[in-house]
Amino acid sequence: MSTHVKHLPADERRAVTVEAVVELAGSQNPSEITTAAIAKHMNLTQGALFRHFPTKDAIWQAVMEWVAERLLARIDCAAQGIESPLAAMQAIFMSHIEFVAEHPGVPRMMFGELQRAEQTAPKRIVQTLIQRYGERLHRLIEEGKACGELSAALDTEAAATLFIGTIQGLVMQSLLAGNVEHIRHDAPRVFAIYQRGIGSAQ
Amino acid sequence: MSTHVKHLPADERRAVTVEAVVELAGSQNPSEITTAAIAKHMNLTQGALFRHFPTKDAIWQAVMEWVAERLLARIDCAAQGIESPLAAMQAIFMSHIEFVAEHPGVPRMMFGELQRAEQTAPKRIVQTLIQRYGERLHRLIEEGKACGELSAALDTEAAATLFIGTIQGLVMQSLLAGNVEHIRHDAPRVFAIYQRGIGSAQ
DNA sequence: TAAAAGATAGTAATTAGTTACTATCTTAAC
DNA sequence: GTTAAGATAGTAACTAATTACTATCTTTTA
Repeated sequence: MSTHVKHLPADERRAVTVEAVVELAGSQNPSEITTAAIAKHMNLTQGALFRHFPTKDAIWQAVMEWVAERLLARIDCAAQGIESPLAAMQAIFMSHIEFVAEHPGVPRMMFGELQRAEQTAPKRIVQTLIQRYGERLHRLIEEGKACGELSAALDTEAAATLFIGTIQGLVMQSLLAGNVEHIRHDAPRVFAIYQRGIGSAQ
Repeated sequence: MSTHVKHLPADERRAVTVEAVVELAGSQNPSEITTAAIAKHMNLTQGALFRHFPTKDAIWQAVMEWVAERLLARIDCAAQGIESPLAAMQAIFMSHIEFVAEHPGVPRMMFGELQRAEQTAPKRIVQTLIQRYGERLHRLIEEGKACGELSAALDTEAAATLFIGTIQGLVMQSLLAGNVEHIRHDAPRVFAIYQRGIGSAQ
């Protein structure tokens, strides 16, 4: 039927708003997304947004909470039940890439928030997200070194930094090409080099 | 002496403007840099800027030309006279990192321009810059494979993408820590892993 | 169970503040 | 003393946020 829904419950409206922002960030600079643009994208008047969010920054906060929740859930799910630390890292990598391919705006929003000079709520959420992500990587890398899968001489911190960088490099490449689909194709090839860099055997 | 200079020749004023933008980008989101902020940072009135640039986008164009010119010159200079392709790559990497440490706004501006939806002049300059950068990497990687320094089975494109990503990862880390100085310390450690990933021997 | 009353969600218009850009007057330098 | 460079004081368009009012659900009560 799809009755022309206009009145949505507050929590649903907030969810729709977050989705709208994530979608818009996929095709433009996040810091240039206006409340008018958000409202238009979800067929709502601009003022109505402020029935559900006190400020624009509160919208960004909700968006980054959405990102943090989903991304961590994804990578945790991907790694679950995998014995080998290296295989778990690969699974995390691929699920992260899949997430980015589905939502190309995500890395842009995260980078944008980190760039902010002031310490805002959404920025803090991103910092916490990456910190938690790093903890998981550290744990896996140490496990990998312990079980002999990874080089015993490996610099754990550097390896975690490069893991994130590997993804950032792919994002950069997709921005250059103007094509997000390629990222799925390139990801395994780039990870192969990373794996060789951290692995114990040639 | 440093006499209180107010009236500058047009070309000098343009150069000072570019420097002001580069500096500002080191401490805030590039897309939030206003013409008023640029003018204030160089002790000038906002309107006076438009004596030297027809539009704000023309300022960005000049800035990205400055970046492209300096960065390419730096890495070319760094690689000059180095026989070994792998050593040349390392020299390029370190000089790029040094450039970023001196001008933390540079990677932010480049990422910001690439994010633009429309095809603007400054965006095109960045695309050309990265393309040329990629060409140099491709050449070195192929040379490295030919002379046996790099793994013969290496995926050249993936290796170039990861090279850029390695730098991006370090930039991300410096944004997180809010400290650009660490990047000089972390860079060799991260490059060591990259080198192991592309090298021929263990 | 039907109507009244209240709560919730949305509209349209308006606000103060900001932005890039411009017109006009003033000053400094060769 | 002419002219390039800067100051001053605008403009129109846009931005986040607010307001008075309206539509639509939900609950209470006779």
